Amino acid sequence: MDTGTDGDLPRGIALAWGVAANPQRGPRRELSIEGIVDAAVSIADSDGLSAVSMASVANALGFTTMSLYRYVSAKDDLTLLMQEAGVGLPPLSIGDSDNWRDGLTRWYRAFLDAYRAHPWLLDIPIEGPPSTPNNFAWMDAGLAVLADTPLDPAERVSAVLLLSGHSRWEAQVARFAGETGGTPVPLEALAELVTPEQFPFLAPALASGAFSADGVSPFEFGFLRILDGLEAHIRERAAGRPGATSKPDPDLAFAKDERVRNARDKVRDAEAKLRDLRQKEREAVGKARERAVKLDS
Amino acid sequence: MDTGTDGDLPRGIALAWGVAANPQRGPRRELSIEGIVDAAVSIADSDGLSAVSMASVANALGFTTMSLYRYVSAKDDLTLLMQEAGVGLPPLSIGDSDNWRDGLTRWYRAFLDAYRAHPWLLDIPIEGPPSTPNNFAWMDAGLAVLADTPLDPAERVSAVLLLSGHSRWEAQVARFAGETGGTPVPLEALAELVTPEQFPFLAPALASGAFSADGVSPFEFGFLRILDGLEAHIRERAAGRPGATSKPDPDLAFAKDERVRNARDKVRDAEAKLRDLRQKEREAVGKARERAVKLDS
DNA sequence: CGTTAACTGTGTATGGTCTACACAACGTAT
DNA sequence: ATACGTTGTGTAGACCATACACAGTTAACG
Repeated sequence: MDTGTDGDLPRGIALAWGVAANPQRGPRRELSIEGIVDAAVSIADSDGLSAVSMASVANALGFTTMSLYRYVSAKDDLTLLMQEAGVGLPPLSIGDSDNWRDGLTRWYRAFLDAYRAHPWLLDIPIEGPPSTPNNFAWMDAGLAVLADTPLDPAERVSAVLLLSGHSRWEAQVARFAGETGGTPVPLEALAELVTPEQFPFLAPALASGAFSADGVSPFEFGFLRILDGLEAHIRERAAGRPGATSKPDPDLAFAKDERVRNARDKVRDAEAKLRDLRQKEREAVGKARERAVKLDS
Repeated sequence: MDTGTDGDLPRGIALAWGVAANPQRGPRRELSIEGIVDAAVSIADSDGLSAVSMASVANALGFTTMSLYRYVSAKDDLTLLMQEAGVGLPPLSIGDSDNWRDGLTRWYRAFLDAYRAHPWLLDIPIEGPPSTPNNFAWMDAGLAVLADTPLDPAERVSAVLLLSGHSRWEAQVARFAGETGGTPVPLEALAELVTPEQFPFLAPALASGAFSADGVSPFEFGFLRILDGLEAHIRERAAGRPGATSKPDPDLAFAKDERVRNARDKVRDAEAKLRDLRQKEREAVGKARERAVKLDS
């Protein structure tokens, strides 16, 4: 919440980076952007993104709907900040891997975890590559894994993008696959619709149970193919230009530094605690309002 | 529009398959589901999915909002049918390829084309694997390409799923990358935010221009890696079980049959013509209503 | 043929969404 | 001390999906 320069950034993005211009005069602010986003995330966690409305968020905080607009220029801003809060920071454990295959696997699983923790992330429409700190941190973590690799910068970015896409795809589809594993729609009812005449290749596949998850999950399969493809390319590159490994300035590669880890851990703990406190505060506000309503009536 | 059995399918899906129960009594219907979906698609094509409301669709057809609910149980049904109409059928040219790599490339590009033709497809939230004819036809076409391959059925399905995911991802991200090629947000403004201290790997990549599309597009890269990964796996499978190629009943693999092609082509032409006619009809309705309004006032 | 029951398109109404705008209270800069 | 920007609030408008009651239309059944 620095009183930074607004710049020409969209309001939402400026907020995400903490460089939004802050007011000097006027009454003390009773709300905060963090608190608002936190309440919104909390609602989305329990009741889904559709339950997040300006009214519901304001209500959870015990303020009026319009008060939120003093902090957020439109609901889109709030959504953007929710996304940022929802993805969070990549776990540092990604850096513990000592080969890129393992590293990317950790990265991938961590990304999936984020979607599992906040499924509503998938309901936020994509409006372009998110240019916010946490999202950049994920990209950074992915690039770090590939740092020792003979890929050139653009290829590394492409590789991370590829993986993040597949991760989102898995989360998206798996979300509705349910416990049945395969198609969520009455498979029996479809059986007579999917005739071998109309679907010569799909019908036998359906009959053979290719859609009922027995062995490797379809996404695990895809993920492994992607890794294989990257590996083939990396080998090729390595053969082509053996010493082409262009690492960033080693001085800057301090992500594994223990003090950094500790600092980040502390930050994370503090955040968790804060979140918890805000939750309790909201509950308190809610009960207070209930009592007030009872007294009124 | 057969008077088929409703079954226990969700209304929208039954409609998509043309097996929704049709009424026997009552006044002649003045609208049709096809007409409604067509109008909705037309609106989405020109003004985006957000411009599609029950009111706007009804208005385009010259009827009241509520009349649509005699054909569609909820807006979700309409959205589902729009998706089905939007993806359409895969082009038969996919079958012209004589090796799977080429075939998947055609399949992929065709899928991308569908997204390019109807970008609003990306705005439709995914609510599970779409169990509708056209979507199944795409899966079928993908499986057909892999028919001569030593992959087992589940692996083929996984491969197609993998590709469709990447295709959607590319369409999704590329949609907002705009003509600048890279990040859509002021790159210069971000330059001072993305410090090498905070983003040791991303910052140099940004500076090196890894995000400004020079060479191969990031998605082309990803696509090629996927193909490479599949190729490696296929080779492995081929070595492991040489004769394991399990094709479906060859009698059923008639998709390349010329008569089928012709028939499908005709259907396609007729559809196009119909669409055109409906468009004109709508325009006429619109003008008529304008005139009526003028007369009233 | 007459009656009945189902179905049509319509009009009205409800509860929800986001947000523009005017207001009085407040606090800092001048 | 005054002026001005900012605060949270209340009201209101423009949309949205859709539940429900209505009169007119058609096919099925006796």
